[in-house]
Amino acid sequence: MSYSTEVDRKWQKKWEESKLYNFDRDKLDKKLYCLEMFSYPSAAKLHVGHWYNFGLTDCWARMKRMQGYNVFHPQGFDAFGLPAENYAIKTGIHPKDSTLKNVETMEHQLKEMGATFDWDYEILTCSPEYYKWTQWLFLQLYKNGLAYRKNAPVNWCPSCKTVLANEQVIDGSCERCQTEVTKKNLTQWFFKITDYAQELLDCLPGLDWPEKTKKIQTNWIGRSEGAEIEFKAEGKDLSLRVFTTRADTLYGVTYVVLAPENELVDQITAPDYKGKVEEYRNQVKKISEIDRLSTVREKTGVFTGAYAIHPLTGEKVEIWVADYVLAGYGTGCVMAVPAHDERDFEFATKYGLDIIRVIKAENGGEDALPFCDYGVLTNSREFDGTKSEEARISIVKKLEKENKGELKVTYRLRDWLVSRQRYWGAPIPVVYCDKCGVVPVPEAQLPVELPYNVQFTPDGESPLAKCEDFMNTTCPKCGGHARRDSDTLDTFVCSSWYYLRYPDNKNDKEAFNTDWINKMLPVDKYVGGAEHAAMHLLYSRFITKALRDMGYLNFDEPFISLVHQGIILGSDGQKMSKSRGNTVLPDDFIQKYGSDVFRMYLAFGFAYIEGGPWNDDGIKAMDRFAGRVERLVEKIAAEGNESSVNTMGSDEKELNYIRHSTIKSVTADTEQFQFNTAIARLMELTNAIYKYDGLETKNYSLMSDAIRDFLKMLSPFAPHFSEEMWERFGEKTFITNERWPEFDEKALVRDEIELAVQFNGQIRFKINVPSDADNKAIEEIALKDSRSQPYLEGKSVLKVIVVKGRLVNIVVK
RNA sequence: GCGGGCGUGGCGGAAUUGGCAGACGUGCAAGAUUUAGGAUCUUGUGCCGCAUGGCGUGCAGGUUCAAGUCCUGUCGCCCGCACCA
Repeated sequence: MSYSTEVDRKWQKKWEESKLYNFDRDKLDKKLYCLEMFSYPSAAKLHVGHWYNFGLTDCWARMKRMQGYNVFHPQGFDAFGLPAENYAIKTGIHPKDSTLKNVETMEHQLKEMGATFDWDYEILTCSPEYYKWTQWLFLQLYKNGLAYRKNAPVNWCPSCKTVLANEQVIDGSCERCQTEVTKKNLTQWFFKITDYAQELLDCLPGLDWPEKTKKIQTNWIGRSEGAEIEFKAEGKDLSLRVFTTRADTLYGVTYVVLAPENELVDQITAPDYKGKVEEYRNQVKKISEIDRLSTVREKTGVFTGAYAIHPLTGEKVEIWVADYVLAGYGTGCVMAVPAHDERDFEFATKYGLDIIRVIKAENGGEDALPFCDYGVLTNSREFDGTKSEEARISIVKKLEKENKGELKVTYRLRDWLVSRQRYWGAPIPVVYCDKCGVVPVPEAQLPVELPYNVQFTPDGESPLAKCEDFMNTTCPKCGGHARRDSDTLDTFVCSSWYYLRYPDNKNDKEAFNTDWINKMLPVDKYVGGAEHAAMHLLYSRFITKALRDMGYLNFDEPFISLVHQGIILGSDGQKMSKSRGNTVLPDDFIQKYGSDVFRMYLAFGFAYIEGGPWNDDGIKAMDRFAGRVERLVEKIAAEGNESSVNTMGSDEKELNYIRHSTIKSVTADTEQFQFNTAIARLMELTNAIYKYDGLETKNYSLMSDAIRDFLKMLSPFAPHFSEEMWERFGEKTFITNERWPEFDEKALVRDEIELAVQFNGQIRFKINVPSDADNKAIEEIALKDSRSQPYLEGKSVLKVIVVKGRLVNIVVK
């Protein structure tokens, strides 16, 4: 039987019957938790991206397995979420029904992949057995002050008809549908991720993660060291606190600015100015978020008629309201130093406000205003002549003594908004009692089940709000009437802890058993798309740390080592999409070539972390390679031992050299997810065996050993096919259970090695030297070679550089 | 605007981190086999040149015995951040 999907099925069946991929719960000393970001069953089928992620990570997992690791490799589905609900609005098919159907299809496809998944540990986030514990997680955060409710202007996607977390807003647009996001004032649930801002930052350097991803998280957390300084409002018992990183410019403050949304605006605005200020605030409200954040838009603002007292000079400075100050960052209030800040300079110039220089360039350098670099202070009383770096601290120290300021660290990171005005998610386990207020649902009453019969009218109100059966309940505290929360949890909450549930997915007493989870985690290798850098990966780290502090687990980070796969593009080099018509359907190719050929093409055709354009010819090439292997195995298996020798001549040594150097590089490459070069080396070994097989006299036992090693190394990339070849070669075991070959250092030493001979850095010819020749001997061989003579004639040798195993460079003049 | 990454044959992509550029594969060409096509096998294939040879890793310089790799400048593409005080 030549390789096809029939072979795939044959081995999938045998593997399943022998429970080959079941995780051994007793051998934890060599446990290895290998995880891919679980899939979202929105589209009915697996796409190439899933294959690229899951199939190739499985190559790595398989090698590890053969190296003796007890690999824990689970699969599951991130099954709540918007697309299923939007689909329901469009078609009338209930999210639960469409989701469960998609999951079934995808499970089937994942099984065809022939991966080492242990399906006993499967999880489905939309099942009550799972979201019961998502709700439990919410309650623990609530109990520990990490979940709270507040009214705030939040991001609203008019198309998805729900609020979004900051992380889900990309350039002012919805991460999912690209619709421009607006602001809405709503009372919503937040998780206090900001409590962990510093630790989330501090642990990054210790993680084996792509530097780019760590950078994204660093930027997102946005730590900024500065000071908070108090400006008293003139004639009022009120003070404005500003955050600044440039306290050294304090003497240059000529006005103070409040964000239009700042609550203090009402309190400080002088009566005569109220009308104008109100008008301005309304005007600002109409500006879209995208325009508001644009740096090219001209700044606008209005004077409040009020004055602030400069904390050091006691002078009066005007208080303005302006749209270039953001309400959500720092204190929503800024001290303006137009001489040394571009934004303040632009604003002050436009409105004719004072500009006072307080910083000069060091050593009389160029310092035209606005001069925003550090320098030396001037016009700053006793601080004149001090350097900015020192003054930004010492000025705050002075303020501190008078209780007018302090050093302060601010983060850009905001708390995580987790309420969603949507149906298809985990209900928030909280009720609102007329008498008792906000009451968490007791853990014994979980899960708060998501009702099935609900109307999906996309009108911006949570669908659950219209479901009276669900909404009306009794207060767990007083037994009186209460209403449930009509919102559901952001699906990122479900995915922020799923890696903790996998190892203990059947536990109905607790979310997970602490002792067990402490043995099984952290995840040793996590593989998934780079787009989750500031969302899922940040949330998961936060949840892990929060649960650690509550005593539910004892490790600091969920994912020790992270890899991002690249993106497979359409053959036109564009992102795959239905509208472009350039999508590649894995099923079609698998049907035609078999799942292993598909997997091998994905492994060979791209640098894993880069991805790249799909190419139909590439998969044909892998099909050819499989055929080449098959013919070779067939031929040598049929040939048997006749006319075999046992000697190790130069041909045998050469074959053995390639065999062992292949083991060395395939092992190293696969370890580092460099699957393309691993397969290239396997092709070279195939070519070498073919070449050796063409000889008259052969060492059969050496050749068949080489084939066996080859097949073992091939098996992570072509699991079904390799089993078939293994069997065809007369073996009775599963190749999947074989030990990964190890290279023999001695076989890597050749009798003779080839060196390039250079004259002044230019290669002229090659020489063969005994591999144990020392530098002196090599130099002599090179210089005495007849081909060297033309380059030596009439010249003197200045220097000879010998690079072992590489080249000889003769410098002549 | 700021920060980071990348730029290598017709194409996908390699290059033990400063040491023979172009591994492996595709494509192309010639040949063998075949009734033919396909498949398979062999050989060649960075560019220029009949050739000795010369030129080659976006471009221009530099360091070095030696540079795809390091440094400076520059162009192009991609990514992240962006009124964060």
